[in-house]
Amino acid sequence: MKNKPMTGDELLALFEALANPHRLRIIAILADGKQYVSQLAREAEMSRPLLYMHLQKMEKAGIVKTEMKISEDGKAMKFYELLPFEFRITPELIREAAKTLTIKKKEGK
Amino acid sequence: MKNKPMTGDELLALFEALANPHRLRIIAILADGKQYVSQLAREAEMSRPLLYMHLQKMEKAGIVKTEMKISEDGKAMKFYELLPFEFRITPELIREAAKTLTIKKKEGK
DNA sequence: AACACCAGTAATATATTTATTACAGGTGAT
DNA sequence: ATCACCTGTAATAAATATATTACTGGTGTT
Repeated sequence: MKNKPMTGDELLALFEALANPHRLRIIAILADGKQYVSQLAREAEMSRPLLYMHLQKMEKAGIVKTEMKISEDGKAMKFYELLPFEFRITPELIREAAKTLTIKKKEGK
Repeated sequence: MKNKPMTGDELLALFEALANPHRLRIIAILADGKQYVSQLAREAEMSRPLLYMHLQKMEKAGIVKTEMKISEDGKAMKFYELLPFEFRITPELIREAAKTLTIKKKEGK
């Protein structure tokens, strides 16, 4: 399975999603398996609202996916799961992706 | 030559350096060869002070290096050059690097 | 001298990201 | 009813990143 080329904007969103220490730690936690939001907040030692903000940025970048589950005792639980990825980053790859950059910061947000 | 493992802080600095559309375009330009600051500013269509800010962030992340030259007609010129790199990014790699993250944002700046 | 290049930086303004606080509403158990 | 869990978000504050403006000073040429 070959790496299909990313657009500049996709590549940028990926880097933005990875450019934060808390998000790297979230990835580290999720690398051990999917987890629900409240538990993830405890493990990452941050508030749920803040965690949501980080997770949404990661979701937009396409490195995590989410899924609702109803636990045995009837509680709604939202699980986040890491999408397996393997990116190869080189100057040449960035040069190609840069051609499709729309540049402007934050639009569709 | 094998990829020596990066510390969490180094990896974070790398992602931060890549998480900006202008810096990706600067990389794209430098991928064609070293360039001096004023010319680079013209090609990237940005002011020199702004370009300096971006280049310094990239330099700290270790993806560019700089070198002063005296042109034939005696002018001092500062060239920036891309350091060849090839990074493989996977969840496992991030999990390992996250162990050495110092987390706090901006200290030694 | 005035011009066209070159490098460099300090001070400031603007925009964005990150973080917190304060909510609302659901389930099941005591 | 109260408690201990769960999800979710709006409003705001605080911290950083990005961008601009206004400078200083160098070279060689006209």
